[in-house]
Amino acid sequence: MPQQHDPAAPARLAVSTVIFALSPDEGAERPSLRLPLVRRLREPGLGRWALPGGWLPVDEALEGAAARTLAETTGLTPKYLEQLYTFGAVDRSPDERVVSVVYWALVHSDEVERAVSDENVQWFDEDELPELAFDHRAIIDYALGRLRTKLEYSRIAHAFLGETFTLAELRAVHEVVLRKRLDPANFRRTMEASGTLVDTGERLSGTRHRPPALYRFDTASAMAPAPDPIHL
Amino acid sequence: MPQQHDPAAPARLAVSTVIFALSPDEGAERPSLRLPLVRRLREPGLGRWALPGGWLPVDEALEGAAARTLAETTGLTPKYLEQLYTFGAVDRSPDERVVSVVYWALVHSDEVERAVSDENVQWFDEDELPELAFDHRAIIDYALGRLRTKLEYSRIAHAFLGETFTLAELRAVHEVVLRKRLDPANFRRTMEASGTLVDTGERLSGTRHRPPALYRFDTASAMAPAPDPIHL
DNA sequence: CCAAAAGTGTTACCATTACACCCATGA
DNA sequence: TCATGGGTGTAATGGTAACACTTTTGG
Repeated sequence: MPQQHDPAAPARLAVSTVIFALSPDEGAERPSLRLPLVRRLREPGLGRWALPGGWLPVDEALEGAAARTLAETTGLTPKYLEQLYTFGAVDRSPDERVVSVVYWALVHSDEVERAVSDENVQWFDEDELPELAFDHRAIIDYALGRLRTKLEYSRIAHAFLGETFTLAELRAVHEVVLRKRLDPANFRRTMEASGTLVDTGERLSGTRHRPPALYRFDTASAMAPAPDPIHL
Repeated sequence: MPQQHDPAAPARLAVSTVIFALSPDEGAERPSLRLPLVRRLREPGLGRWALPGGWLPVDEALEGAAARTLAETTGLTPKYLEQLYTFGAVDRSPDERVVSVVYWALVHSDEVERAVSDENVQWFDEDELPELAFDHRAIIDYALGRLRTKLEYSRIAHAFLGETFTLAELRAVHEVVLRKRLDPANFRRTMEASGTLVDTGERLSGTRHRPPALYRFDTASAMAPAPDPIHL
């Protein structure tokens, strides 16, 4: 008898994570936004792709559970991890009431190559997602929206990059995430005005044109506004 | 043995709501931001004030549970209800692991007088909060931050007001929530430019000065951007 | 007529945009 | 020397802020 819940049984609590990374740009291609999914090995939704996650252990913090399942499935450590939303519609999973606290994470491109990828864990392009289990497709879409919104008023783009980076690399992150071209001149000025960039004095050579300056993320100014959720 | 969790017992799921309203401005005083709290009638935290809420029934939607407990404790129907954050630190409640999905709600001033208020349910001024149970003080502070942020890029101020309102009333909402004075001339233009106001053609008489125009919230334009979380 | 708030006009300022142009390097 | 992005200059635009001013009511 599906959609029927045992009134004595409480809702079960799960934690899942939407993980974003940029594909390392092999060749001259534009990098794309990618995310890892795991294949479900049991019912319900057996064989379908789903977000990494699991049941919440009684003695583990929510964010801790998100970070752990992320590490277990992908082998990665996120540079950014934040709670996204809690999904709890009564019928989102058959047979059983499941409430999922969903996090979203950013990992930087260099790490993606090191990431686990086998027949049960695969990275998918943002616009080549397979059919997903439960309501996970809606969750991903919601996370994408949040990523795009937050990129414009926050510094999260840095989480996709390494220690130092050029302005073109930073701009590429914005362009891929926002899905639109940005004026290099204006982008530069906007970033410089934000006060979050530090010129390392070094330059990146090996390009076939003028060597671009390498910047670092200003960790001091990063702490200033603290617009993020508290993590209890 | 406090702070010790039974590994066999799962975390329990609660839903709570931070409810905001503006005090009806009796006399010439400036209205203030108020919220109802309930007195805890059992341990833990017996006697302390806490957010309205309760355990999540297995067959009730998260938002439904928030709306229900809100109605049960205050007798009010919210004009606005949105998920705030899920709090789940391991030690936020003694003896037992509790994860709380917290919502926040706005109700309009006219209704506050109708609201329940007895020895176990009381409205408190934003800056005269009593000592609270659990981490509820931190939750309220977080909700206040969200309210202030969202007021500036959204239309939620209308949720505090009745069907029609003057620009001065709308401005008063902003001033109380944001805790700062706003230029009446510029506020008017900003609101008119937003395209969310409809002049009803009527005017409010009975004041000791020029009668102000009455406006209505444009419900059509309200639906346009849909920046809100999906409610699964 | 006066007080008080409604409502209008004007100017300055600041961030964003579009786009022209020069610079430095590898090939 | 040329192609290619790096990097600078500049003028137009549009929204916000400050504040002077006019209007309309009740008392």
